[in-house]
Amino acid sequence: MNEQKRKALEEKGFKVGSPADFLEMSPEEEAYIEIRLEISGLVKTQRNKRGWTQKQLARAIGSSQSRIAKMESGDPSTSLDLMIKALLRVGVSKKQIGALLAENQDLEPA
Amino acid sequence: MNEQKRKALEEKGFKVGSPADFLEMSPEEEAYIEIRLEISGLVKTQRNKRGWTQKQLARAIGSSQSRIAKMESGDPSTSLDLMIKALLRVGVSKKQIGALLAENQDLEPA
DNA sequence: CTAGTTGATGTCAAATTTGACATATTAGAA
DNA sequence: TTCTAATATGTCAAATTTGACATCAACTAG
Repeated sequence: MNEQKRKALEEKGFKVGSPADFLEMSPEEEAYIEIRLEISGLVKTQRNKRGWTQKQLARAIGSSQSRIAKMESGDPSTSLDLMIKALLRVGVSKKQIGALLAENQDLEPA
Repeated sequence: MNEQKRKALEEKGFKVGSPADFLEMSPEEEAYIEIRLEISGLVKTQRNKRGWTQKQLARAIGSSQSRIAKMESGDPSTSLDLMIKALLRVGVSKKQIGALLAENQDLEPA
């Protein structure tokens, strides 16, 4: 993991690595961040593909525009649970979510 | 009956396979519960496959035995975030997690 | 039988996540 | 430019999740 990425994550509030060696992240920590960022990015791309605004998606899941914005920016103050709810609401299936995690490729257009 | 209790009962109702519990649920709500339960179940099976106790897993992710128990029982008071952390810690890869969601099949033994 | 291990369940204060709101920034059109 | 919609950012009280702890049942070994 490079320094720039670490700073980006830490500035967003993620706790990265041990106090002694902040450059190192365990594979589990790294994978966890990766999963969150992939899900987060998928929300943004699929929402846009649908032509929905953040405001619309927010209303559809009983949330707020600012929360969606944070979610799509990878902000750690948003849970995976809420991200999954948003993804499903925007039309991405459980199967498609799995496909994204299994292989790092984009989904077909809706 | 409070909200948390109600959700707990609904999740466990699904677990034992009562179709009536789904009659008032949207497909998205259903898929969301399904995802949680699948992840939850995977934690339990993979932990056992490694021969880990709940206590061991708890220490490995800085949690507690009771939290792991709740997690594996599908209790809604445990987040997907914590479940994913547990899964990764017990040796399941991001790719494997995706595979589980994409298709409903068991993983290879470790 | 007793003692020890494992897991389940309930409680609770602390920590985190939440929607809501204000406001700033950006993008695009008139 | 000005106007407006869309998005980003910061704050905060309320709601939810958290680890810790106590306790219980089931089980096994001694």
